[in-house]
Amino acid sequence: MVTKTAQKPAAPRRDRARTERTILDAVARLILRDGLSGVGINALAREAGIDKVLIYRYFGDLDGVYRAYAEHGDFWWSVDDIIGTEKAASLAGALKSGFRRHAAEMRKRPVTLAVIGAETANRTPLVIALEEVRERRALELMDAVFARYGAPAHVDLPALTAILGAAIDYLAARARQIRVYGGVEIKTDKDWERLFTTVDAMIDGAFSTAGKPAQRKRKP
Amino acid sequence: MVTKTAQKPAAPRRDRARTERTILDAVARLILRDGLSGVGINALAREAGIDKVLIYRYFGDLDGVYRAYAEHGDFWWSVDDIIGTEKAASLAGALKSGFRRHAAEMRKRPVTLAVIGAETANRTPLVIALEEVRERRALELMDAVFARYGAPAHVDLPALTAILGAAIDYLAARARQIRVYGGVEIKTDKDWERLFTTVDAMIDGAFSTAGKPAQRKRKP
DNA sequence: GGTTTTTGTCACCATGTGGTGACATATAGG
DNA sequence: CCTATATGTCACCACATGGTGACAAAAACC
Repeated sequence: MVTKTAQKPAAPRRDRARTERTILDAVARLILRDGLSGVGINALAREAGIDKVLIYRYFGDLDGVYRAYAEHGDFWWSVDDIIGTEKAASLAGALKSGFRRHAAEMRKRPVTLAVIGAETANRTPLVIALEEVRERRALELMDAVFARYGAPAHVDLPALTAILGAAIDYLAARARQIRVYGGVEIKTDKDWERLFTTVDAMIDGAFSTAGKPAQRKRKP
Repeated sequence: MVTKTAQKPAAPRRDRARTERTILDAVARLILRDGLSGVGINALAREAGIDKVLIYRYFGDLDGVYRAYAEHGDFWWSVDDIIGTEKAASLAGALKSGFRRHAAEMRKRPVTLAVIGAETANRTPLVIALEEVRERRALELMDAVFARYGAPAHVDLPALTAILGAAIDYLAARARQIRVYGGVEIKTDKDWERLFTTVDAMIDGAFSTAGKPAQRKRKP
């Protein structure tokens, strides 16, 4: 736990809290520049401009650094930011604005995007924290939606949110490195608005088509 | 270029083609076990049980190894495998079966999944090759679809395939390490059939809802 | 004031990495 | 058969990595 001393004694040369912040800032910079796999003890100490033995002393471990960084507020966002307080006209409408907000929050956080992109390769506490927050968010979202709008008629809501959420997370993470995915631009806000137009259509469609059997294929 | 000698002279101790195959096999094993970032010259030579200088001599470089491996047939699949030869009853039907086939081909290839999962972190020729094949496939898919079914009415087909393709790729890659995503299981064939049921609904819906303005929101 | 703890600096270790040169010998060419 | 090339083995280099112990000085404590 970081003991945040409220007093600021000018410019103290020996300040643990200060160097801890320096280290965590360097973590963010390093993740952005070299990716999550580029964060090592030596590289981190070099980037922070401090001796690596301090990292061991204060955080014990690289995982300890990750854990400390994960508690930093700007790494993720609250569920309320996504769900919102005002009630939408319909469940479909709530989903549509929810996905938009989710994407916006993600695209604001390059470090988080970098971690998502590296989650398959590096299984650090940062990655685990992100996975946990995702699962927790999914559960809370389902609860909130059911409470406000009731269970949807014939729509598999968890599957739908998983698919669209996966697409958004993946595309947002990839957008840091590639300009186009499957022939579709994914860089600018305009590009994303195009994507969300299609997402809207899919959501609307899934809810409207659900009742009527557009395909009379059940079980062969 | 690998000179594949058709003759098999018993068990030759000095056979370049043979050791090249040994190296490429070791690449696959190493990617599966330690991920794409685990492939280094030393580790590769150790895994293959040969001297690392041979890797330099035969492939020049790690990237050369990747390039050679990318040409190996089983790393990806042809566009025809996805599009199929028989004409579906509708464009929506063709898309639905196309996505299913795509997912099936992906889930058959753990090495490809591992590369996809690492594509954000490591930008090796393998990753670039995958990206190229994806873009090329997207283009060919659009051409083939337009030629057979004509341009869809009011559906942004590139955006739709990009979104669903991204979701499938990402979930397939993640399934190698996590069991559940957003509260939805993504391991077994049954899990994927559930996902595809929702994908079907979204596709059907996007095509049926496209014409009628379910939301009278155009530009505020 | 003097003592103890904390913060920071430095040197060092074993190990792993990418990369190169020298050498032996098996194979192929004449 | 003799020679030249191809294949494989070995030793070595500089450097980076994760990790530890020893030590100086600044703060905090009494």
